[in-house]
Amino acid sequence: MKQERDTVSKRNVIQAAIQLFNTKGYNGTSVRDIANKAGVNVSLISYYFNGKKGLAEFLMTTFLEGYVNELEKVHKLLEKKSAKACLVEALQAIMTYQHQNRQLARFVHREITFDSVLVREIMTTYLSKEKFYLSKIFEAGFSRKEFRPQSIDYIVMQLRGMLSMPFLQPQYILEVHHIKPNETYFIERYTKQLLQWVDLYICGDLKVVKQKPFVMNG
Amino acid sequence: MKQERDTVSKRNVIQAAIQLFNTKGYNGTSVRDIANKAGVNVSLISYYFNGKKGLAEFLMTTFLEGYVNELEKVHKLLEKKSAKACLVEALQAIMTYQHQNRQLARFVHREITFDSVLVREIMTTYLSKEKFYLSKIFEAGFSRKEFRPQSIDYIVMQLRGMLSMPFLQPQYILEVHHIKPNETYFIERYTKQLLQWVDLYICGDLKVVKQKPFVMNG
Amino acid sequence: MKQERDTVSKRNVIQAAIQLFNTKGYNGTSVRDIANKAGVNVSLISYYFNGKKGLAEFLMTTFLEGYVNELEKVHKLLEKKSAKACLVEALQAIMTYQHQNRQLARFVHREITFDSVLVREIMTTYLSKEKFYLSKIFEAGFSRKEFRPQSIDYIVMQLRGMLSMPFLQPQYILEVHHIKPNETYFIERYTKQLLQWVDLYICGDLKVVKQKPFVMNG
Amino acid sequence: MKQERDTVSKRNVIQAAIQLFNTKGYNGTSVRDIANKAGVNVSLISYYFNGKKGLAEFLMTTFLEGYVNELEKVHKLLEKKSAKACLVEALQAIMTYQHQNRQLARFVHREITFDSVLVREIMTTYLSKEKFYLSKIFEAGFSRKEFRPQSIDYIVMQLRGMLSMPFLQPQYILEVHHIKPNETYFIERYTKQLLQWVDLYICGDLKVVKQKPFVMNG
DNA sequence: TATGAATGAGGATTCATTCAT
DNA sequence: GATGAATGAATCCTCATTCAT
Repeated sequence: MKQERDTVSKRNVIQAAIQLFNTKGYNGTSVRDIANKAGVNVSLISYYFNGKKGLAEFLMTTFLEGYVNELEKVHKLLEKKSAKACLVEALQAIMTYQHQNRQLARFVHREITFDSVLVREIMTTYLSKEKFYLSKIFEAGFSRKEFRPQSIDYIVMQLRGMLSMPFLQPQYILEVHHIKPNETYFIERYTKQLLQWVDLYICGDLKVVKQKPFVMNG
Repeated sequence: MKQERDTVSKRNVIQAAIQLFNTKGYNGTSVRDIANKAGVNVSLISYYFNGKKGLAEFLMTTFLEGYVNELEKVHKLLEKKSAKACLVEALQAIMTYQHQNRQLARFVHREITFDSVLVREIMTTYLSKEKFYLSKIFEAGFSRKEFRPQSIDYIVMQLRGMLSMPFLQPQYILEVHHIKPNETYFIERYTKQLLQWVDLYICGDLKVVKQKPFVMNG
Repeated sequence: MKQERDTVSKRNVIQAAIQLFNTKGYNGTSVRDIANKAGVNVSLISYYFNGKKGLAEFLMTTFLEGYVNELEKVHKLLEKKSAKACLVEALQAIMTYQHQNRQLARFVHREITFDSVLVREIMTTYLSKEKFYLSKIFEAGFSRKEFRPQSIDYIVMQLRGMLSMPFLQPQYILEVHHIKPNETYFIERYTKQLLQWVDLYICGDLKVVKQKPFVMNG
Repeated sequence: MKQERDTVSKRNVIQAAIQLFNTKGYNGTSVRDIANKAGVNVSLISYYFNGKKGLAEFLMTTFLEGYVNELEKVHKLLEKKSAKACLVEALQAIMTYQHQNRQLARFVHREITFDSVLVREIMTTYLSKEKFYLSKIFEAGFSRKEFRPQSIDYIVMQLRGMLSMPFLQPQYILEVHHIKPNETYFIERYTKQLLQWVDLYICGDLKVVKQKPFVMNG
């Protein structure tokens, strides 16, 4: 029952941790930083989350569970909708979810680039599911002749690079391209780009590509 | 002349640092770790590089200078070759360079996702150049009617996501897709994918796309 | 309220620091030395005082606040008593205060001979007050015709040299003069000397010097 | 013969050490600081002076030998001149010598306030001599009825406080009294003050004090 | 003389965690 | 739930010195 209780302090800790992990990373953030930002006693972090590591794990799994949950929901639509419609919906769902959890997203995507047992576990638990659901969509697209045939693995990798980029490198977008990565407009515009990619790259080169390109928000 | 000296110890430190920064990140690596791995006295790190931070900066700038240098070389070809040929060559050069400096690449790409003054400096110094050279190629492609018109900023972002992905997330590739990301084959295959992207997404939708797709190494 | 807490450990740290700073100076004393002498964990020093520097500042300002406070009290008597009586009382108060805080006195007097921003701040904060209160006494002495006219600046300097000497150079007194500088007798005797100086040097050469010389403790 | 050689490097080291020891003290100065300031290789300091400690000892003894030498010269005049004249000359000689070696003076006076074996040695070697020569002058003054009878120990202490003060606390003089302690004028003026002290305090209270006060430089 | 690489000890500080309250 | 004192390990860095050249 313990972890069900949701006090103000606990919420504050979570918020503070998200922000600090986001900008400074797990190793760059101290529990005292978090406690101070949360206006809370240091030892509470151990009390609530079983230490700094526990806190980070909690945040990562929370984020990733929501993430794969989005994919799962889309996956269920495969029976009713076209593969392309599902893929489009998947991309939109992922982008929206990540946008809503921007800070966590950056933290998780970055932390996943380390070599550690925790990361390995996350890989086999969550990212395998991600690959599974995406694969299902692509497989449907191939068998229904909606998608241009190609390697699922490589297309998923490429997609993953594109999907994580805006959340992993917001400062790059801001400093180099002078675009505000947190604004809804940016996400919509970037998503539109992805949908064009679906049109031209995933479905492209097929005679049947006669459906007019999908455009988010009209 | 002083800082040009290149002793065995210094080289060992560099190698050890690259490996450790690669897997554990800057904050996750201690100078003791590095010194031990290099078989060298801890204080030599400060002696050579002005501290851990100096070492990291040295590695990052070394990598990035090589990186933008590759792009600069390709950029010079714009006068002789087609924009598409240049873009293809740029992607190949970047992938090859990163592959040859895999460990540094992961370190730099990851470290760039933090918020810090150093990162900001790197942004304005190196990544702006990256954007500049890529922009020149795209602009040429647009004006020569080789590329499908679109926003340079967004296409560069998308491209950057795809280019950094294999080096930033090798463990993902290995654990989830069961592909060895360090093998030359993988890089060639992934690059091939990128060139298809050039064909279909960058040049696509143009009637004139009659040149058969470029395939690396035959 | 937080910094008002006064635990045993904190008191022990303060005592140990006073003794070590006294004999070995700030730079000559390590936090480990202090912690060991205090029987306390090293990190507590940073915990309580924000590091070694903070500890030193705390000690210095504590001492100096008491110091100027003594002078302020005497300064208030100027309305009721003669300037000479006040000067005498000031010297006695300063000598007594320093005697009671011998170890701190040596530390502070010594540390003040360095060039640093901290020292400059102390100068403008505390020693300016010292000069101010002493000046007021001397000015009163001059206008009331009690003191032989002379430069206040130079007399204050000379006085400062005499007042700090016994605390700054106890080992000199012990080794060269074979007098124990910590004994009350020494301070009384030295103070008596100072009062004679007041008689002969400050008030001297005036026809009106008919009050018989003040003698401490009878 | 080694220490007789006087290369440019060695002189540079000495000058750099004097300046740094003066402002930052022995413990606050690193051999690398000295070497850098001297524009010389670090290891030369060990080579020349047998380490940092040797360098400091060299500087201190050099200064103190000159110091007691000044006193010795005055002491020899006791046979020809009056005690008061000798005392006056002694004070002037000490002040002049210290002024000419201001930076060393501050360093030595400060370093002498520590508890260490080196300091103890210096006490018994040099400061005992100082006391000896001063005592001889005072004894002469007493027996010749020139000086008001009093304790030699205490008067020497008081004198020492006054003599060291301007060199030990130059920053105090500058910051609090806004007088430049390095200017010749200051030393002359301060010395004048000391001579008045001789007049009024040492010789004072004697009917015979009819010689008009000595004034340096006219 | 002079150099600079290299060392090992020690510097202060920060860290995550624990524990009694 | 919440506090803050306390700990011990680990952080990075600086130190004076040595040594082969």
